[in-house]
Amino acid sequence: MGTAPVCLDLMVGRPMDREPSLARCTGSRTEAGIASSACSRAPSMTNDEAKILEAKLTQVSEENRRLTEMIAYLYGNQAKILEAKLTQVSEENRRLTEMIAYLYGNQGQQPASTAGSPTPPAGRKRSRDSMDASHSCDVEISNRNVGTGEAEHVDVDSPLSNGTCRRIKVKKVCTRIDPSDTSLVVKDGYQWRKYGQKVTRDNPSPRAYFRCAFAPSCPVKKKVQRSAEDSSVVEATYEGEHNHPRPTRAGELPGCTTQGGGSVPCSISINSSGPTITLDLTKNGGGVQVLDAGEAQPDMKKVCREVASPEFQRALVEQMARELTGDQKFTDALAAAILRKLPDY
DNA sequence: CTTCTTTGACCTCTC
DNA sequence: GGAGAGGTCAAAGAA
Ligand SMILES: [Zn+2]
Repeated sequence: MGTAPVCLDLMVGRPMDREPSLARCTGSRTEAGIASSACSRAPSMTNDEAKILEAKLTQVSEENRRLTEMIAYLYGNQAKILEAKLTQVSEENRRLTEMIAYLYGNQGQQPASTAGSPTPPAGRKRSRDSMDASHSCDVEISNRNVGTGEAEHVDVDSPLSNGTCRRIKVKKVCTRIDPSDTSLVVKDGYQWRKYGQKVTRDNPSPRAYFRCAFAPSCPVKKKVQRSAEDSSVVEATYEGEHNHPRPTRAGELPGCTTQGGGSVPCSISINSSGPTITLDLTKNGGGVQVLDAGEAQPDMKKVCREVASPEFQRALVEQMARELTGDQKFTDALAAAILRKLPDY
């Protein structure tokens, strides 16, 4: 989607334009009226009037300089806050990217904790082919808050306790849904066919069993069950990996198909060289992108959609405005400056 | 008619 | 080997 970048042009006052020397006749907007009137009326005014005006001008210039310093200071603070946040996000991004690279880079080469396990002992084993179709031991747990778009991922390597790693990728996703919704449908972009439902011992709500219906040969299954503690949360457990591309649907963001919630799907660029702060939320995060690899993509798509949405961008602008207007010193000085600039004050 | 869901029966596993 | 639980099958019904 080609949403225009969010550009917060905070041109409350450009320090470079606020040199007191400029406030004579070519001054910037705030003192232009006074300066120009002083210049144009100079020939016909008395010495006293000229002195009064000059004193006033000096006073205004001094206030202007102080205000400029204050604004510059505030800009500095805002830039620092944003830079700190950016650093934090980048660090998180890097960490998750490494995790994903590790997880997906080790599919043919298991992590040290699971590698080198001897040939599985010939213990009891299910005869059905449902257990041997996939290719890793990875267990991934994801908690997703659909209502807020928050997404938390915990990736865990989990070899089976008896050492019989059957290379099944298991992923658990917790999704918050409407408690009144009894359908147990978790929208993850894939097509599922329900093949069973069962009431389990430790949970009063039934567990539904789904198979991937997009490709007949796809081995992926998922189990969906409401959380025993919170009926508004459904836990979906995915087993196996899809052997086909994700079905694309209208409204999805191709640029945001980041696997495993690894990277923040937007870049934040701060142009601190001037007073214009630009937050570019349309670029991709530059993190690892693994297409056709799993079900965590809806998380990031959701985040992408929210970031790109007018609501999010408006909220961002409002937050920036709040940050500025929330500073008492800033608003006081601004109000005082405005009052002084008004005629007859 | 086709496709999907429901649901009871059956199978497998673990204790 | 039996019981209990989880997982799957497949017939029947619904859409
Ligand atoms: Zn599939």
